[in-house]
Amino acid sequence: MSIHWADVIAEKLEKSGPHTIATGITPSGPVHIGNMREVMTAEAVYRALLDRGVEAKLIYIADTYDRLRRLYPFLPESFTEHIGKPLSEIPCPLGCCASYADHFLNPFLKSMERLGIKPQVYRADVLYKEGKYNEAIKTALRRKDDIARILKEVSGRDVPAGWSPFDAICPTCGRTNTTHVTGFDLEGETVDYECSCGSKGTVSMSGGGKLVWRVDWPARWPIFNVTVEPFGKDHATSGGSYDTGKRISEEIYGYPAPFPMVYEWIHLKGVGAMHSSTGIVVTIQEMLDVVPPEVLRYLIIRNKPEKHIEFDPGLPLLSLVDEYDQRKGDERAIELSNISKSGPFEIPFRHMVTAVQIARGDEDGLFVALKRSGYDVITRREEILGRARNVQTWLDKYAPAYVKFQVQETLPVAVKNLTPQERQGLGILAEQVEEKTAADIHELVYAVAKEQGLDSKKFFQAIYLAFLGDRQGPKVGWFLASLERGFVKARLKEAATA
RNA sequence: GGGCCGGUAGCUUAGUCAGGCAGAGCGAAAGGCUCUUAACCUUUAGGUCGGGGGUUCAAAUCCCUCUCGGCCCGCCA
Repeated sequence: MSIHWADVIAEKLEKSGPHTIATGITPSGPVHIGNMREVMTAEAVYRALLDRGVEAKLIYIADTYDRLRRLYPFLPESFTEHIGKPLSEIPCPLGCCASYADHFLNPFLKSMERLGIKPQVYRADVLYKEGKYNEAIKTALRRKDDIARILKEVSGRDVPAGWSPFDAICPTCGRTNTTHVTGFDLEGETVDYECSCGSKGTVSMSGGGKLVWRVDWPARWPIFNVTVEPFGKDHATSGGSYDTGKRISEEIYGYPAPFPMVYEWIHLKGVGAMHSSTGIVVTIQEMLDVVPPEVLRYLIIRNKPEKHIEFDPGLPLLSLVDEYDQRKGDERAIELSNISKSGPFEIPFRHMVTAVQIARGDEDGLFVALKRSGYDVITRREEILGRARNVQTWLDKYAPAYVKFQVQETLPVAVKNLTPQERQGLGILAEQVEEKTAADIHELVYAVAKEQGLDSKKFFQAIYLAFLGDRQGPKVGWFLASLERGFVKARLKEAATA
C-alpha cells in the first residue's frame, strides 16, 4: 500500500503547522491546464493537511502588477505600445474586461470555482496600491547592496550599476522597464525616478512601482506567513529564483523560506509543453468543456508533481474518465479529486459517446436513449447534461473519426449490395428485436447469423450499413437498444426487402 | 558550460527519502456465451526495474559512472 504524495508532504509538515500554502500565477495570457497544476498541487496538500487536523490556509496571489514583457502571438500589433506596463493598467485586448489582467484572470478564477478550489484570492496591484508591500520595499531599498551581493553569489549574475530592487512606474508613459530609480525617501515612502521618455519625479511606494520578481517573491512570504510554496521547475534551477529567494528571505527579511514543492510541466500530446507566451495552450475552460472537473483534478492529482504529464485529449481521455468513474485508479487520488457528494457517475463515458450521437443534440432524445439502455435519468439530470456537453465537444474537437457515426434518416443505398442471406437475416432480426434488452439483442445477432449460416463479421457490417451507412459502429446490442424500437424494426424490414 | 527532473510490463504508472518476495490500472489473450464488434464478470500472460561497476547476507531503492528523454540557467507554471 503506497502513501499518496500529498499525504507524504502533509506528514512532513504536520508538526510545524499552522500552514499557509501560497500559489500565484501571472495572468499575462490564457491560463492553461499547466497553470492549473500549480493550484491543484497546492490544493491537494491543503486537503491532506486538513484531513490530518492541521490548521491550514490556501491563498492565491494573482500577479496582476507584473509588466507585459513582449507582444505575445495572440495580441494585436497595437499592443506594442503597452509593453512594459503593469498588466492591471493595460486595457483588455478584446474590450470585454476592466483590464488586460482581468481578461485572463477572470476565466481562471471561474475555472477554479468549477474545480472546487477555493483559495483566498489577492491581486498584486491591489496589494501594492494599498501599501501592503511598503515595509518590504523599504527594507529592500535600504539593503539593496546586500541583495545585489546575494544575487551575485547565488546566480552569478552581476546587477547593473545603479540597480534598484524596486521598479518605478513612470506616471507619464506608464512603463516600468524604462525608468531608473535615482533615490528614495524612507520616511515619506517615495521613490525618485527618471524615465527614458523624458519624465522624472517622485512616485509613492504605494502603487508607484513594484519590486523586481526575485525580491517580490520572498517579500510576500513574511507578509502572508507563507510556509508552503509550490512552483514550476523553472524557478527550481540552481541559482534560480527559489535559491535567491530563500537567501533574501532569510538574510534580508529574517523569515524562513517556505517548504518548496517543485512541479513538472504538462505536455500536450504531439505538440509539446504549453506556454502562454507561445500560444501553445489548452485553456482550462477548453479542458472543462471536454473533461468533467473531478477528472481534470484526477489527471493532476494522480501524478506526482515531479513527473511530467503527457496529456492526450484523444482516445486516452476516455480511459482516464472511465478510470476515475469506475474507481479503478489510486484510491486516495480519487478521494482527493472528488468534489461532489453524489458518488460515482454510473453511465460509462463510452456509452455516452453513443447516446449523444444518437440524440444529435436533442436533450429529451438523449434521456430517452439512455433510459432505453436502462440507466437512471431522473436523479442526476444536470450531471448527465454536463457530461453530454463534454462528449459533444470531445466529438467535435478531439475524437478520432472511427468513433463518430450518424444514424441515417433514410435507408442507405449501399444496402443494395447486401447478399440475399444477409437481407434475410436482417428480416429475422426485425421480427425478433421486439422487447429484448441490449444484451439479448446482442445475443440475437449472433444467433441469427449462425442460423442463416452467415459470417458474424459480415452480418455486423450489414447492420451497421443499414443504420449508419458504415461498416462499423458501437457495440451492436447496446446501440440498437438505444434507438427507438419501432424505428429499428422498420429500418431492418426496409433493408431486408430493399 | 552549469543545474534540475524523469527512465520500472505494449501504454500510464506505484514502490526509491528510511535496502528485505517488483504491485496496480489500461491494453492484449482465454473463458463466461457454438459469438473479434466500443458495456459487463472471471482468469492468464506479459519485467535484464535505461546500461555498467561498487557497497551489502540482501539493491529498483545507497555510492560511482555512462546513457537516453524532458526542461531550466534575463522573464515564464
